Amino acid sequence: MNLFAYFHDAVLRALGQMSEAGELAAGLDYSRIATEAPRDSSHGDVSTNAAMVLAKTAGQQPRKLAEALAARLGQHTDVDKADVAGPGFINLVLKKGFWPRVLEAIISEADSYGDSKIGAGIKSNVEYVSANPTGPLHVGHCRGAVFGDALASLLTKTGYDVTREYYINDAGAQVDVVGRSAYLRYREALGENIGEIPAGLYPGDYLKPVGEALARDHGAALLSKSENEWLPIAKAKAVAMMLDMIREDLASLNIRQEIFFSEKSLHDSGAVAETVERLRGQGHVYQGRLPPPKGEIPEDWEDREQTLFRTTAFGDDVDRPLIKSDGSYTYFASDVAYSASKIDRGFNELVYVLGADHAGYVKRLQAVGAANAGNRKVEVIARLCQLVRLFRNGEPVKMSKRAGDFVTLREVVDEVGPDVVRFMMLYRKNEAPLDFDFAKVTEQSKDNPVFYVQYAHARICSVLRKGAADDRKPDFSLLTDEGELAVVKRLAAYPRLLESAALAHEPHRVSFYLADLAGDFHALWNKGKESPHLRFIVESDSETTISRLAFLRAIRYVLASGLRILGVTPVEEM
RNA sequence: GACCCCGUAGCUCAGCUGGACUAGAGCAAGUGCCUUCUAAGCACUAGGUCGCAGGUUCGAAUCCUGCCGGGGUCGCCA
Repeated sequence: MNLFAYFHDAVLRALGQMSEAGELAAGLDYSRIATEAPRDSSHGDVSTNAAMVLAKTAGQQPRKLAEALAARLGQHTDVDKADVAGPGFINLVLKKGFWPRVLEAIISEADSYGDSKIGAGIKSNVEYVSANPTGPLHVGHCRGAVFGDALASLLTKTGYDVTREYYINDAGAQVDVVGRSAYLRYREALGENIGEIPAGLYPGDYLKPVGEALARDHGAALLSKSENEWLPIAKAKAVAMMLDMIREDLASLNIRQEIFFSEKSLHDSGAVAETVERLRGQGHVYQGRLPPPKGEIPEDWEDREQTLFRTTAFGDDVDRPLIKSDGSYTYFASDVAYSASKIDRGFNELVYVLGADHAGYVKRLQAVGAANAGNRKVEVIARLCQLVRLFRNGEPVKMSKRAGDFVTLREVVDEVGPDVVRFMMLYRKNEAPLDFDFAKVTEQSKDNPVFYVQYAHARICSVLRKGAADDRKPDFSLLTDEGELAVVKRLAAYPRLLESAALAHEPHRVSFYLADLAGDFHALWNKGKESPHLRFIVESDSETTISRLAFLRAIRYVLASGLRILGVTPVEEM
């Protein structure tokens, strides 16, 4: 059950009755009406702005309209009191009997509490990480990886039909470099002293197993071949093995994309050429010249006629080249074909999770999506994740740009564990930079939100273990303490929270919600220290004990549900 | 030069597709609370002209314009 959706319907029904009764003009736009929790709980439980939103078009004074509407809402079986306040807010105070029903609903819905249909089965493609298959993932990939994965879970929970996808950049110059680097390691594996790795090749040890594998598969056969012959072999092997390593890195964070989409396959199948020609036919692609880039002009800039995508027609700043001077397609060209593939596969929502350094790419992606979509409705949503700055006891962790000297994702996960990495990466909104201090995130204190939330869950489990099993039905009307009601109200807001987080594509809201809920719970716990009758287990009162234990189960469902969306383990003991 | 993100309490940050008289947390500062279901915690106090200036609105931290400050991006690189 969704508290706010429930009363939103009630508001709309009341308005309908009013227009039938001739008290309100028919055919008004109800879309801006909001039904939500008032900021200050002393105003009531549910609040609506309906009267203020409708006043102008209805030709009525907001307060008068509000009073008429409040009168009708006051009749609702669950409403104790409907007041008009301020410029025309209607505040509803719910009957005491309503809150027990919320808890009953949570317990009967259990894990499915908070499920929503707001996604309306929209086919959403969430593409994230998509790092070049040239080495292990580094710490910079963590955030996008976790963000994308949690967003996908959030969208699934709220009724979207989600596919998690990884785009493999296995077609460009970077993978040629990996191929050559692997070939060098192959020669090394055959006993040659290769000395220092030359500049321009990847020096990392992680390519040694690729060289060894090539040696196993081919013996010395590749040594006598020309680069034209051995490069594709070395490249394919290196990409495959790097990708396996990346999959393992992701798995260490419990991330598993369903689709790994190869850029190379778009070239091999002719999809890039087809897409470019189709768009040319539609007038989106033309031969022309570009103005020189602003700012610092690259040394090798040359003015020439080239094949361009008219992205400016869709809001981009300049048109973008599709074909390089050597006749091969640009990276952007394969991206155009990739976008077309997603749309052909039936997605109506394309979510790109990118690093902030790709901000300049967003308009282009949107332009391409719009052009490929034609008259189909396809939304392109880009979410940018800002940098993560690593600290160790307050000191920044130095990472030189020299290749090979970076902190890998795996190192971070191995040191602090996947739960900590995932929660911390989501405990900041994605556009804000994030500081990650190894010492702080593993601290066992309330300053550490991961611990704080997991501790709440573990505490509940601890009490539930102590509570004796009893089949009697809980009576939630026994829960009358202010602290208890605060928790119930927070639980009631969960479905709505998920919906708004999903619509905004902002999973961090779930983390903050959980920290708040955990705070409410810890406060309640502590009340039991001062007032023994408020403890969850009250020896002398089995009725209350049964009801409170059931209440704890409801809290536990919500904590666990939220943690699952974030991909963090709801631990039972700590 | 253009575009993107950020600017909210001493510090780190929330603020839900604009909403109400008192803009919220946490840390840091101050004061209390352990014979008790885990004090790995809780309660209370203090602290802010929401970068600045205009505009839209019944109503702006939230939307629009300009400016200031911090970060980022610009390529036939992926």
